Amino acid sequence: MIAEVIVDITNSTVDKVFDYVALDDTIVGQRVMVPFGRRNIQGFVIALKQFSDLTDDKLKTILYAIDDYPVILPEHIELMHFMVKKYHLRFVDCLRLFIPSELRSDDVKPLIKTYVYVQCNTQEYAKSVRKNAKNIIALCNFLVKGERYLKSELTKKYSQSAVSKLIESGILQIEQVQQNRTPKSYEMSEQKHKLTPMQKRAVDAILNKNDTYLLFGVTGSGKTEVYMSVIENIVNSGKNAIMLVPEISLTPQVLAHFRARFGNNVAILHSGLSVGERFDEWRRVLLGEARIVVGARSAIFAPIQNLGIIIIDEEHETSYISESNPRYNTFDIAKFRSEYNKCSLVLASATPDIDSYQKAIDGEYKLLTLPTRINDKPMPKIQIVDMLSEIRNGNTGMFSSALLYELDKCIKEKHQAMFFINRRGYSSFMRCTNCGYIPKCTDCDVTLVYHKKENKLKCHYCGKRFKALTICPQCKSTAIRNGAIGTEQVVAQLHEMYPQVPIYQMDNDTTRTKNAYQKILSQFGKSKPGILVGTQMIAKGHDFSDVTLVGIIDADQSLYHSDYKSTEKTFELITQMAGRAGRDKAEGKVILQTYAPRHYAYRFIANYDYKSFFDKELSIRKNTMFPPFTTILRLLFSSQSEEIVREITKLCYTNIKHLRDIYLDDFVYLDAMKSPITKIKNKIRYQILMRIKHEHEDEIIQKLYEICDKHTNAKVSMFVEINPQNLS
DNA sequence: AGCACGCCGACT
DNA sequence: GTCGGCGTGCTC
Repeated sequence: MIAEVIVDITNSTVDKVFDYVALDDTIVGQRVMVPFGRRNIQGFVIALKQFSDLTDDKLKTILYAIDDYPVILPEHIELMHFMVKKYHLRFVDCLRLFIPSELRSDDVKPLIKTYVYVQCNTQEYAKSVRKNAKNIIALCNFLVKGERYLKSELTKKYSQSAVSKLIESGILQIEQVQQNRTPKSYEMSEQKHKLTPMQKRAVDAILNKNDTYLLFGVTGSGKTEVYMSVIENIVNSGKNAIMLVPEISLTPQVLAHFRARFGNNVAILHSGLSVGERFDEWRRVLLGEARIVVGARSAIFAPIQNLGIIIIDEEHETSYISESNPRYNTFDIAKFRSEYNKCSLVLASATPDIDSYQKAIDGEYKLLTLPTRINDKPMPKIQIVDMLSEIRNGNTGMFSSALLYELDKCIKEKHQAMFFINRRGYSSFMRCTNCGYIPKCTDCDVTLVYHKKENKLKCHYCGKRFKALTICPQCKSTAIRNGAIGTEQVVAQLHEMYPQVPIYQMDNDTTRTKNAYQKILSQFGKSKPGILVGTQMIAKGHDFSDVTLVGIIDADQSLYHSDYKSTEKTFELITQMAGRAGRDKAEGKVILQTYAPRHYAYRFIANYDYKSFFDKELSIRKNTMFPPFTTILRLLFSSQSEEIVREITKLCYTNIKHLRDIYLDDFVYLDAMKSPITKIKNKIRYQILMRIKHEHEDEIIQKLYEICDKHTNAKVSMFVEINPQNLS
């Protein structure tokens, strides 16, 4: 037999199928060691066949199998081919996504725990040792016949030598057990709620017919209970489930809920796990020990067989789109897997992506709605405050009088408040007010971000740090100022106003360390009164029952981003933020501060009117020919040498222009230019941007790939982005 | 990715 | 004379 092997090297020139003579027991999906050039390399068997096109003298033989079981499922090999074709990816990059990285690096070993157990009377033995052997005597007194102990715990308490002495003397017997490292979660008793008629209808619909569903449910409408009920039914019918949530909302509480309901049937997959935990959870899924996978984006690749349902919670979240290395869209993968397994796919959100809602209207997805909150509590009232009129009335501070009034009331009543700022750091950038100079990164050509705590300027793309500006290098002026409002600034001012009230800051800087995020949330949860100031990350996650005030300090910041999705994102963010207030008995209030109070986004947000917002936004997209009416494509070329990138980009561009002449009606936009970030890690970046209509989309994309393959070379790296989230 | 082959500059 | 620079090419 001949095995088709993909070698485990990330390089375009070797990313192709290599034929090897298979061993007798070689299986598809197995990892094997193969001779490659003059060294040995790891590879993946992706197919077996009878004959090779190559002559025998060219063929080499597989050396040995690395694992005795296949690590890639047949479904995933098909998925790999699908991804390679759709996204112009490398085979290896896909395969690497399917297995935990620790498996490849080979530095993960099964966790072996050593237990010792006692077979005889230890008291007798204690008498036979020297009187001054205190540890041994104490240990003997502690041990009970027939019991089993963890060896490491005994050595910690009674010293290494005492334990080994007892083992040597045959008092203690050793037993080694392989153990799964299971991620910790809280203990929680099962809470099973009776489904409301609305929830029941949704559950029944999903179970009734295999289809793609968009579950549109307002915050607090009990979507989670729908997921649980659906999964329970699926598992009872003998099939398995994947449920995806955004990384940020993958809290221990969510896991606890699932553990309480489904016990060890649940495997958790996300980036916060230790290498050992991740490997063991992955293996439990592969071996069928865990039948429900709960995880972040990459959990869509979990090696689970016989899928009965895929659920994607908060489907509008951009984190479902991979923006680096293997670029993929989780929905495409989910769609592929649901079709392969002939099962339902559920996308759920309180603020669906415009594109998803459009698909639901077109009938491509079946729309299910949960229009009311489960406890029938009204959504908190949103008050729009015009900051320009505040200034006219003499208030030039960052808090409006309405917000100050509500905050005071909230603090006095010992409730909690959340302040939302849409930017990280103290202020975004430094600027010379004399000549307009703005410091940029020398490697990446992006504006540097000023961080007050360290008094440093940082590049958010490469992490390089620079001294804060005091004198303008261009005009020697000392008139340096900071830009917009940041979290730290708000915290500082709040602290001045309420020195006795605990104030917590949550943004990318204060949540660097592993558990900081959870810690801040739990501390805030206990502080009454208390104020939490933060960026987008406070908009999701926890339910705080005592939050009665939500302040949106500068709502416009995300509105005027140079991005066609900025209005949609603003709507999502503020709706979600508003949902944090008044979750329990006390009424909630939202103060939205803006310099554009009449903007349509705010008008619809204030009434929680998603449908009208959708209609308005869609008509704008139609006029401007942006998604969902077109697809944005970006081809990015980069190289050390500007001359070479320019030449290659130009060559591809010329060819694409010829392509456009054939598909004239499909191209809405086409241009080539320097990338907005012209340099990253000393590589010059050029791009070709286009927007194309859907009709011949797949065809055109394949032709684009062909053009690029033909004209790029080893000196330039090229990748393709479909509907990129940002164009930097 | 790695590793060999191959063709031009400054050194024991 | 040769040691070594890294450009180019190949790996079933």
